[in-house]
Amino acid sequence: MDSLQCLELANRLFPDITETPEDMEARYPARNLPEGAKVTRIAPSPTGFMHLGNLYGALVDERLAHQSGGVFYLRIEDTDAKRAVEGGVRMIIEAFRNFSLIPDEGATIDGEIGAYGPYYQRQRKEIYHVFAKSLVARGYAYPCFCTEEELESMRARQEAAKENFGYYGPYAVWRDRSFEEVMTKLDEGTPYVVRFRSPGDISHKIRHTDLVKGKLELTENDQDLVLLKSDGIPTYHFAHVIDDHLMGTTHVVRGEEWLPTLPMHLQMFQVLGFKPPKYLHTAQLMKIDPETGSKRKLSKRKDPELALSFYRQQGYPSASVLEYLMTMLNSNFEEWRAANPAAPFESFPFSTNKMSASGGLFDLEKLTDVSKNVISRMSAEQVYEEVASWAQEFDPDFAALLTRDPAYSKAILAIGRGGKKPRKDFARWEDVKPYMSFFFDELFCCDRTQMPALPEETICRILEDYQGIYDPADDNQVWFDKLKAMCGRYGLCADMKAYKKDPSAYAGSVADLSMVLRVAITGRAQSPDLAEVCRLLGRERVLKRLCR
RNA sequence: GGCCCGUUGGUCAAGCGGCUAAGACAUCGCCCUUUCACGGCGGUAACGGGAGUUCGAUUCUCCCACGGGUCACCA
Repeated sequence: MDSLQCLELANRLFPDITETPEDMEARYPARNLPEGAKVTRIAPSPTGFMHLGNLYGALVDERLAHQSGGVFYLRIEDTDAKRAVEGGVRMIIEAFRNFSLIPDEGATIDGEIGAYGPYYQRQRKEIYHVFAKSLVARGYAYPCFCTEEELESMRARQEAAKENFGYYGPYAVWRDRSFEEVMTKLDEGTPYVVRFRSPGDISHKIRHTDLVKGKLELTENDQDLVLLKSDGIPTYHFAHVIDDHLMGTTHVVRGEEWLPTLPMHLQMFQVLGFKPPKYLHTAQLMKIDPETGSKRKLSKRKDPELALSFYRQQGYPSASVLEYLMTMLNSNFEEWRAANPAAPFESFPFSTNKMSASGGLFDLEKLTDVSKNVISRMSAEQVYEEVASWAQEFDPDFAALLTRDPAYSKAILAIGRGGKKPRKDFARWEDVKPYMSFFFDELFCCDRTQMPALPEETICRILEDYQGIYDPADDNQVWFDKLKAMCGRYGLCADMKAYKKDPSAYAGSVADLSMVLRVAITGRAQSPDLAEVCRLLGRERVLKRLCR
């Protein structure tokens, strides 16, 4: 096919396209951003729930852009009609919003913002066609009339012959057909896709430096990949190259599963005369497969527990998830956090060259630890607000109790909070209810089996005696001194050190005495500081519980 | 099968030619302590294997093994 025929073919394929690549360049001028500002994007497809992996990448995108004074935008990759899910876009936006990852530009709940739209790929069809037409005209693309069946049997033959799979070389059956033959097919109305005419050769290697993986030596691409599907919608590969060029993306963050197609993309950037963005191919988040016991990539289908909604349901604060992800991203984050406990998350100097090239295993226990620390830094007020809003959605009964007397709830949550050695009782908002249940008569229930091994009679006497001397006005020291003073009456030892030296000399210790009261009042063997608990419960309720 | 990426303790990880190979989580022990937490101190525990380069390799090169990814008109 000579150049004239290519031009004619281009016009035949895209009769309605009158604009040129130059027109597109003019419509999407380079961004006017300060030196070093990075432009990043999240480009999910609306195929269902958002995954931890999506958040992982998005966090990198967001930090890179906002740390450099650049732009972080959202593009919707809705080119796959078959997998699209109703309300998918809304889910995406809300999921990211829950983690305070707010795009500066792109698709929003109602419409879109920004000058580089449309941000939905289906709405950019004409733009892709402009470039596709140009490629056809230049001989860099051509129609292919193979049916899916033909492609399948080709693949089967390749497998049998142990050859490389795909559409290339002798298998690129429509690559070098005559102009007449192609036109005849077109006249017949045969469906077709538009393929890239790859100038590559697999005996050539290309060098590329990835910001995460480092120096790479890759095999050149020789596959004539599909640019436009038979419905005229682009494949990811083509859309990626066109969009990220036009929208001015400077840094593409994506999972390493894209590494094999990188040569393909680089090649297209070159043929189109675009400057390629910098790439960050992030390591996959892994998990141990419970069935096989081996590490494997997190999968949307197999691991619903890693959907972002899972964390919300259990009540992991979004800040916890973010901080955990950041410890995976930049391992020096923990150190930084320890040195700057009160600093806002955004002030951490995130760096791409600290990112690990190997895959990380998602570790729920580590998340738990990070989360406990995050929550321990919150004020009682903050914890209250967060728990209340979580409970509103996931445990309405508890929410009702919590909000009945906000001051009371906050006072409970304030126990042991703040100071040098804060309690770390909660990793998730789910943990709060069991922790504070005995403060509410509706939830209180006494587990007598937790009582220390003292004679029943002694227990009764302790409870009775304590009623007589209990005074809510006592401070912790006075309160405890009173307990010690009681010990002698039951043959208990008031001095723990002495008791430990010779336990057999006593019936028990002040620890046992405290435990009797604790179990009676809180219903269990563990609780925050008993004196404070009593103060909050109030004299009347304390006495009532002692009577049982 | 081709191509590509990866491999430091149970987990996440520092390391970027010379170190008694950090730290965190988990785990175990001790201390503090009226319980639980918190906190403090300490312990167990690692460079996948083999060649080579080098005075010297966890670090560089090659081979192998293992793990992972990918080869769609899905992204």
